[in-house]
Amino acid sequence: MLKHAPKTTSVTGGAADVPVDCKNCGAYQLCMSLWLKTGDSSLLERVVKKKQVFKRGELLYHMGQQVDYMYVIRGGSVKTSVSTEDGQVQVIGFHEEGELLGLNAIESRQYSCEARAMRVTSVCEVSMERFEELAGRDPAIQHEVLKIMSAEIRLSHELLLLLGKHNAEERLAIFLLRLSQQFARRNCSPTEFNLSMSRSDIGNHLGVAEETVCRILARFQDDGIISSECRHIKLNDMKRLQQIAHLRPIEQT
Amino acid sequence: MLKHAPKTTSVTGGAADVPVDCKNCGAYQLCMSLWLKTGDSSLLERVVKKKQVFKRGELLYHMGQQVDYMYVIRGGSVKTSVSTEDGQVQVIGFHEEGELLGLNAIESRQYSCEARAMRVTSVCEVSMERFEELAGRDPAIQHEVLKIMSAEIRLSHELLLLLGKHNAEERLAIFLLRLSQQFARRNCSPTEFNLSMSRSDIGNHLGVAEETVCRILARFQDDGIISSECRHIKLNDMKRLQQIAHLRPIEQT
DNA sequence: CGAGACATTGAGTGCGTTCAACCACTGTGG
DNA sequence: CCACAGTGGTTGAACGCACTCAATGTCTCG
Repeated sequence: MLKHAPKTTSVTGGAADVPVDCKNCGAYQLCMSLWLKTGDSSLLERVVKKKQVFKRGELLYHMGQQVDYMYVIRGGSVKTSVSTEDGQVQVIGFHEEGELLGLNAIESRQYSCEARAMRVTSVCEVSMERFEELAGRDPAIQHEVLKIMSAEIRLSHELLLLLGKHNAEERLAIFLLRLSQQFARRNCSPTEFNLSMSRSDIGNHLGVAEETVCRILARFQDDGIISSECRHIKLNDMKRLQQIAHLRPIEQT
Repeated sequence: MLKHAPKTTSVTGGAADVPVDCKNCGAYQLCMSLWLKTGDSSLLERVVKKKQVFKRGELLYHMGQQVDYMYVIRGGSVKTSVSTEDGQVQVIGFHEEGELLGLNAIESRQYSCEARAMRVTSVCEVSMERFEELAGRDPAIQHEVLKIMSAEIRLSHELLLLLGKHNAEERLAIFLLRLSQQFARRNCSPTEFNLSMSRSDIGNHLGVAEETVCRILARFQDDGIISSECRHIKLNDMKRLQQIAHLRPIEQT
């Protein structure tokens, strides 16, 4: 029952050493607008330095570090987090292939959070300096930046609502449903997938103890709502999961 | 001991009907860059429709509403919040004179949160349409927008850390210290001020019950750390407050 | 004056925590 | 090859923080 999954690359996870198709990349529009505006195909090469690889546990960047690059995840998984002076850490997001990191602090010139690879992860490093030169001249790129930052704010707000107004069970249900949507968006199965993050990371992200994550997942499994074996998750009853996620726990505001 | 403060306008709070000096406005740079670039003083008048007034409890805008205006607070207090479909509300920020609201959703064309006046509040309404026309031509304005959105993201991250990793006592201490800084920035006393929000709003914002807010403030008062009479707060011992706020409650990550 | 919002305080409870032990599996070094 | 330490996951027991429920007081507003 407690068999740990072998370390071979999972089917749904996507191998880190297989470069993703640019057309399916989350930054495709951004990259193409660089390309098309200039008509100079070598420009993309100069701005985008490809194939930087980070091993499991390595930092892409840390809080306060000067912003030199932004990163597009080609394959792998990254978690972002903020921390207090005394070392408390809050995981604010999990990121998979196609996502763009490092733009949320574009104004302050310092990364406002840290990013760490959860497994072997390959990225496109994009020179921030060059990028900003282009962005200054091209409103379309500016607009892409706004789009990304808006999305970041929206996500933060969702997480705030989760941390402030939901109990542990609801948090887990919401988390699973969001993961499901995320996988669906990447054309993976929305009901069966492999988690790229540990129980500890999930607990930290959701503001509950690691043990509580285990217990609640076990309860969901006992109730037949999900099947969970280590990092392999199968959602059997989306409807009940949604009920748990949305049911008001306290009636009044 | 439970005397409620009379409803006369407080000294530190600033009367809502007295327009703030534009030079001290948080959006001064933004407004001036509109002004100076064009050299047309009537332009500002056309973009900024002045002196819209909202009464206590009135909505400036709600979630999902189409973005037509952004708002600069001239005087008064506003709370912003997000909510779930089933009516759960999470207050994400309190805003005073000089602050700019409504830019966090510039990309999606829909406000991503709601804004509600906590007392009589006068604002400058800024036409979003006109504003974007100008922003499209002027990189300096674009940069101001990025600056504001970056600040929004930074604030969200701070609140996430607070909700995810601190107990009720720490939350209150952190909240009071942040308020203190905020007042200092507006050239008001950092150790004695009037709260513009209710205990209920504070509790909601910090993710604790209203009663817990009362109890902890009472405890702080018993310990001589603060003096609290209704909405009038005096910080007597900033050092101990900072100890409470930063002291690690759990040692390991 | 009564209704309602806001604030305070007490009593009791429960959810999620901490502490602890244990299992399964991985990687390293003798 | 096996022993060992280390990581990640699971489960049980007990505690305590913050919650809910309830009552009461103070002030505002219509």
